[in-house]
Amino acid sequence: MHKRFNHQEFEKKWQEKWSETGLYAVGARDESKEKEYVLIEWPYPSGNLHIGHWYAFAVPDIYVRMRRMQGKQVLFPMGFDAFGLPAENAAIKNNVNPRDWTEKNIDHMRAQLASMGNAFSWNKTCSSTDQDYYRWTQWMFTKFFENDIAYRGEGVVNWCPGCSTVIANEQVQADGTCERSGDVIEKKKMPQWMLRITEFADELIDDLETVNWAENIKEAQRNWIGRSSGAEIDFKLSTEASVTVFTTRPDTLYGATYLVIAPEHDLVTKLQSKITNWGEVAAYIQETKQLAEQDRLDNTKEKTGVLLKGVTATNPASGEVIPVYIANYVLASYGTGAVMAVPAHDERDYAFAKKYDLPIKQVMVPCMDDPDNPPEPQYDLIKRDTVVVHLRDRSTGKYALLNWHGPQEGIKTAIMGGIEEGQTPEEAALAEISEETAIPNAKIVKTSRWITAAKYCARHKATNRCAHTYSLLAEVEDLSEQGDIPENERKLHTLTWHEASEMRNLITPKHQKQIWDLLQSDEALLGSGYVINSEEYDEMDSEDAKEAIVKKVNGRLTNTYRLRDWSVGRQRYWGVPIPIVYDPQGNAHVVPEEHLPWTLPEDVDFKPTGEPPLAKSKELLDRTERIFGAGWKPEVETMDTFVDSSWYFLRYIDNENTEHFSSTQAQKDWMQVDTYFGGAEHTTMHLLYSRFWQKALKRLGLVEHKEPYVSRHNRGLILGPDGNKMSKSKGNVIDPDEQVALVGADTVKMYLAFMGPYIGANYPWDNGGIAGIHRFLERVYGLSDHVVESIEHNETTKLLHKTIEKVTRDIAEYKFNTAVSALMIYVNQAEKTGLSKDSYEMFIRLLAPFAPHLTEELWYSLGKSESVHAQLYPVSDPSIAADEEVTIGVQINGKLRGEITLSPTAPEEEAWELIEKHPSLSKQVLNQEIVKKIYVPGRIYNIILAQ
RNA sequence: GCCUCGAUGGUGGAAUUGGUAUACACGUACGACUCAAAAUCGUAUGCCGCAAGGCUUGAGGGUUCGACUCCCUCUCGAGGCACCA
Repeated sequence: MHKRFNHQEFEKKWQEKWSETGLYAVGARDESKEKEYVLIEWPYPSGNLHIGHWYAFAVPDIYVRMRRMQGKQVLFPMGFDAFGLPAENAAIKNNVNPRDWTEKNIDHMRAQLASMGNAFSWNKTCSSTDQDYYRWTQWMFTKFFENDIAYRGEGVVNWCPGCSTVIANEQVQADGTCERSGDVIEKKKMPQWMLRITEFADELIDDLETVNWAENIKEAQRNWIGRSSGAEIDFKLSTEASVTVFTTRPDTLYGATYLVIAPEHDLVTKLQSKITNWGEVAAYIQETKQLAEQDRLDNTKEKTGVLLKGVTATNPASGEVIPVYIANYVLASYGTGAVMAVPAHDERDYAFAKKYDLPIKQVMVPCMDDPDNPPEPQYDLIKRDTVVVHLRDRSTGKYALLNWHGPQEGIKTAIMGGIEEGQTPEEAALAEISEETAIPNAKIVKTSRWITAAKYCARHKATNRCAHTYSLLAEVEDLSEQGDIPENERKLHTLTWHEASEMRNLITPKHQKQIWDLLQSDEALLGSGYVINSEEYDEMDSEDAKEAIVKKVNGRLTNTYRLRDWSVGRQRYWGVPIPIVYDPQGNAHVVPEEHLPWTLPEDVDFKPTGEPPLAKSKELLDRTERIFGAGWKPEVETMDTFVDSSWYFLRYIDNENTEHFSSTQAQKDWMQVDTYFGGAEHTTMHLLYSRFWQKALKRLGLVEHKEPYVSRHNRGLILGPDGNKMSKSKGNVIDPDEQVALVGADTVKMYLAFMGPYIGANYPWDNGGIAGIHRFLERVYGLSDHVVESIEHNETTKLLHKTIEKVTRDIAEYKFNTAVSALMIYVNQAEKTGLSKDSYEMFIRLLAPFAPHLTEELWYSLGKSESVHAQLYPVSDPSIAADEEVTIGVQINGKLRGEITLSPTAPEEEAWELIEKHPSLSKQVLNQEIVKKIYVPGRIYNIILAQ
């Protein structure tokens, strides 16, 4: 019979007790303990906690509780990201003040969070709407303004008619609609408050190497920033003006046979008087505008353009006079908004040139000579994380050597190798091979030729992902293994893929083909081509030619980025007022520190009229004039809410500091964030913005670390029981409050933990599944009935220690599902065999992070006087957990035929004896011709019989 | 189109990272208890087969004594990027 428990009787009781005693409050830094800063994304107080919040908060709580019980000082704060549009919209709708609405929601959500029973460090909380908080948001903005990180820019912005505000590029969806309202975004030119995130683009990419995040999250950040390196080159126009182009291929400058400018480029209108076919041009500009608005995703769209008659340009390298076009395939927003077209070496330029019958001039040849018959790679030699292939160019005798980092990176990391001076190939080869491949007695049978030529691939060097600048390919044999085999029978040891299977990125025929194609393509020329038809640069390697040609024409080597500066102003009410005032001449000045917080005025009608709500505040204007003088005007924009969440982790750690946003000492004590759990939807924007914020503060010497988060983990989504995303319209929403009332917080939390691995995947809610967890906790509640006075069964003790080991390891790896499963297995057995009182107590402690209320109840019912959560986490005794005997499978010709039980360290003879004695196995094995016996102690015995 | 993940029973998932595939849970069936139902307990449960046995990790191939795991090709799904010069 199950022993029922009534969660309502004790969950609330313990929550109150924990709160009263401050069990989870984190005080001053205790240097005797290791610190750990666990961060979860602070919620927007929308009014109601949903099941996704539970998944986001309650499951990491398991991790936090275990770390605390292991003796770490763990900071696990919680707060509210409370500025933003929903409050304002709700306020407009219900005719209330956004502050009241927000505060009411926060109160409600705090109560809901209390019912979760999490071990939050509530004494370290903050909310972005507190004056104590936004005062510092403003202060940082003033520092950024003073140091030219924040600036008043003028630019084309995304105007959302629905929200009556400007929104960031990042908040515009792929279909050109607003992330929040769904309205179609219009481009509008207006003055804008901007943050120079692009100036930090390189750091934002490069410092990813210093953090311990999953590769896919890093890659998303890199893609978002979208760095490409190249050069800016000026082309003189016949009108005396000049136009700057950005190119990644300055080495092909001699091949630039025409120029293309984006239709929306400023220069085009400036040239209006010189353009003789202006009517045609103007019509085309209008046409592309509409096209771009209509469907920006259509890349099968034909490349069209219009010649600017009356205007020509001069190729600064060759001196040739070339035509100038505007064309839809060039975007004003990327690079300089103008390109030099090299149709011989660029796909799009080529298509365009063909269409308009423009000259195509080849200025580069690949170092390979026979595209239809790619040579076999000579040999492949596998290094750690690196595969090397080389191909020979028969015409020049050069070798191209490629360090291959797997499919995604390899294609871009063509690299030429060189030889160190004073080294013979054989010497270097031996060193390389024995170092990199761990073949101790390698002997060179045949070496490839060494590669001279280019030092690096520019793109490759820019990302700095490869440490190897030279390499050798060789066929080697392993003398230590094959010493006894006659020479003519020796198998050459070429490091087969199988042997290197622990290395993930291996070269394959497909990759070889890709490399070949790469070498044939324009891209390949970056690393391995040489220049022709380029006067004094002929025969020069393209890498060298890049620098030389840029220098000749006074170009600038530079990077360009997809990322654009962060536009932070919003024409909205419910946000942090931008702490800027304008003097009568219209110059911007920061609001000095003594006037911060520059409070959000209360006397404002915030209904949207297109005019910023703060412009209607008499109080704000009066305040400005009173402090700064007559004729001064306040800035009336508020900040994007992504600003608020860009530094909250710094405020948590020193939330009561009135002198500083976060003291150096607090940062020394707690930064960086060790573990940051969050949703995949914040992989690009929030993570990038907050990393930028930290870097900007670091540049001003205000923080210690250049990166805020050591590790980041994206959790998945909880779907409705029907497998769809939960939504009211689908009627598949699971209300956590209802579930808690029904089965209790412990059950809900443990069920969420049990659904699957925490990192990555999405799981549908299953009402049957949660019932199973509830049954399990009821059995735990009744487990005390199985406590025996006599000595406990050995196997049960052993299982407990194995369980401790597994649970501890799994929690540390966020595999809460298998940890729960291990706990279940233990209870199943303990119920059958009984368990000792000591084991029972250990188990309660082991379970405590998963079911904090129930275990607390059980713990105190044992007569304890101190919380179970203040106890040490049980530690497994390896000598008890170790198996004296294991059952292993016996395979014959690879098929499982039986089992034997023996010590995991038993010698092979012992295992063989057991097989000989085995009733069915012996029949199959004895009197057969045995080719080979493979015995892996503790794992498997495989016998190969002659066929 | 490119990039990044994925695909294991009726369902969620597990598999010591190359060593007995399907742990744990749900669901289902049968049995016990009950007048009955629920709850609970017990047994069974990948597929085919009475059985012996055979088959099985999206499909096909490869490496290996041995592959869910490594390699290749293909199919499907999720997410990201996209006229980026």
